[in-house]
Amino acid sequence: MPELPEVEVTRQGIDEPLRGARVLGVRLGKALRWPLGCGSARLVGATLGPVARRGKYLWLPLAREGHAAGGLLVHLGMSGSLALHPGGAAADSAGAPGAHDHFDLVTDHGTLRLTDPRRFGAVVYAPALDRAPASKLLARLGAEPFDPALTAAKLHEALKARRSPIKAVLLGGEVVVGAGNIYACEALHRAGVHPLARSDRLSAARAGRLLQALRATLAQALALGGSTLRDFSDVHGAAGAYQAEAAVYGREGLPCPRCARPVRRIVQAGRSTFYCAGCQRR
DNA sequence: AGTTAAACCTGGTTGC
DNA sequence: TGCAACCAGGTTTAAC
Repeated sequence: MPELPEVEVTRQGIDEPLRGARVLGVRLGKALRWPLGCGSARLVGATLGPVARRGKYLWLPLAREGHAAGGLLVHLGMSGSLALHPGGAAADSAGAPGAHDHFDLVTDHGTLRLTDPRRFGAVVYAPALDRAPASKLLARLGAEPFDPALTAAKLHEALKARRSPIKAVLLGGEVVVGAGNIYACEALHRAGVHPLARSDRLSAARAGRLLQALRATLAQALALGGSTLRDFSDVHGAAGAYQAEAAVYGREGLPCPRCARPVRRIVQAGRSTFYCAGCQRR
């Protein structure tokens, strides 16, 4: 599922409504990727602060009597989505959990519910963002794509240190976070860069174009509410609309919108890569 | 250091 | 209609 735009859409959907909410209880369904890492006593009675995002992770900070009291690190995996069921103090405003509802955070502002059929997602307690297990999960993450400190020159420099194909580098997230399979393909197409181009062989100009393309792609997806291939929806249950805008992703054999040559599909690192041999050069 | 594969899971689609 | 094979937004770990 969820790449940066979908995670950010989710963050924006829960941030305001949950600000200052008091945790009333926790419901756990089937195990997710990792155990929660704390008992409900650590969560109940705490209040939620502003929801942050790092890469594809959400951070829900908790406080007690005005003091930071750790937080929950949430990842949506491949098929996860969060829904917020408003309901005042009604603890069961979300209704009984369905087969794929694996985590409920019941608060006095409503119930935050994680639905994740494939259970690749995670909800993990950490005493702070820079403490385990959060620190370990975030340790290898690269730059935020919209961080102004990430300049074309900085990106170029980082890309020069990698010899992998550029698609693999984007997907890896150790240079720049946020692009998953859809947006990596789309950003490369927009930039005119071949997915098999070696990272360290991109010129400074092309690195700059790639950064611009990545930002434009992610921003457009964000504006459209993300992509919904099957599972994803925002916190109100609405689907994203970006998938209809995709130039290459999922369009094998269909004409490239720019040059009309058929979109090709190859496999890199076990993932499908879609590209146009006409307008993406090595 | 790189690339690849397998692992974690469920469900939808495709093809025989 | 049934069933097997394959595919899917991510990430971690192990192996060549």
